[in-house]
Amino acid sequence: MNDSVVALDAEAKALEAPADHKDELRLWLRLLTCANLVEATVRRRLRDSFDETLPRFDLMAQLDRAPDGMTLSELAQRMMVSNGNLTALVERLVEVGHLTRAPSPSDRRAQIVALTPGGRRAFRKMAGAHEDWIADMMSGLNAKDQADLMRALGKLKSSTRRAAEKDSGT
Amino acid sequence: MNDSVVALDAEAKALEAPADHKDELRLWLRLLTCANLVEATVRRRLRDSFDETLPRFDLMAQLDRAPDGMTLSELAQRMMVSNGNLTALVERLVEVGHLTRAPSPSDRRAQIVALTPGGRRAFRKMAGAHEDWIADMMSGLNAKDQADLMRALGKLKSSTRRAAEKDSGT
DNA sequence: CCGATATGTTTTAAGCATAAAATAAATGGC
DNA sequence: GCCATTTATTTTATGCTTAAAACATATCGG
Repeated sequence: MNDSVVALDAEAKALEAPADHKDELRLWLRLLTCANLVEATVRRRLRDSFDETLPRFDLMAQLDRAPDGMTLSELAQRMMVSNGNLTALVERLVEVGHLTRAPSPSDRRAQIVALTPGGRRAFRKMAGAHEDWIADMMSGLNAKDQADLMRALGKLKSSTRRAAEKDSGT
Repeated sequence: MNDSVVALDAEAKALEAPADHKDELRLWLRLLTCANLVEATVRRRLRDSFDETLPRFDLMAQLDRAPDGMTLSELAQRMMVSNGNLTALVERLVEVGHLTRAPSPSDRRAQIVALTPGGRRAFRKMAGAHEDWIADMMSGLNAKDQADLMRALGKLKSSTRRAAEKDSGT
């Protein structure tokens, strides 16, 4: 009899009570805190050491791997930012001589941006420091920690993409 | 003899070549991508479903756990944002009736902000949806994945704090 | 009590980010 | 060849974020 009461209670709970997802919430908050801590440190050090901002660093990082440059749209897609965002960012980097911006020979709507030799030099210097900063911040993780993180984050990435796609297509 | 040559080479490498930290870099980029994906989804859904922004949601989340409210400084510290950031944010939420802002009885410099009953109601409704969204995005992770993540991120948090503190005090 | 110092808040200037509207050019179907 | 649609980019309006300066008030040591 108690069994049935318990069973009813459990069933009632499952039907009425919203599922509890506090653990997932805590996990998300911890992930966000970590990302923000690392990012804030990188921003501060980029500013203090090189008088540079993270968005500009990120932009140059994408172009460093594309010797012939790329269009603004392609760049926006790789950086996962909006197109409009790039206009001012690129403008600034062209001004200081780190970037060139030229019309595409094959499409008169498109502009192709690329690093100048000086821009590439400046980026490589920052990238070296950046890599050391990241490694330092991660020095508290052993090989297994890193492998666990990499694996679980890979799954989270897919899972989140899948969930986000429900909103409105790809 | 070869040994000595190899040893010299290895030593030379250790001295000249910068240590390689590509794995840590990749891990950081994956972590950042995950955080950005989740955050972008939450922002979009908060906007679409409740016409609300993430910073305002975060602010209300802090106040929801403080029945008597708190000072702006305390709020800024808990939210890990600058004091100046809050001025406009709070102003907006007071305007729409979600928050009260009253001078502290014990300190004439300080203001105490708190949720109004309506603000709390509005927040709770959003928080329920928010929790489901997060759980959905994490549904691709099994219990071990979540435990691994939680543990490794805990270590990353400490490690990053330690590294960041080298910059200038606490 | 008073001045030095610390703390709480707001203001300012600058930059980043987005969505949506506006252009401009390319492409595809007929 | 021409029109509808798509794609590349810029502009606009709005909001978040910070660091630094400016105030106001508090606190502490003498």
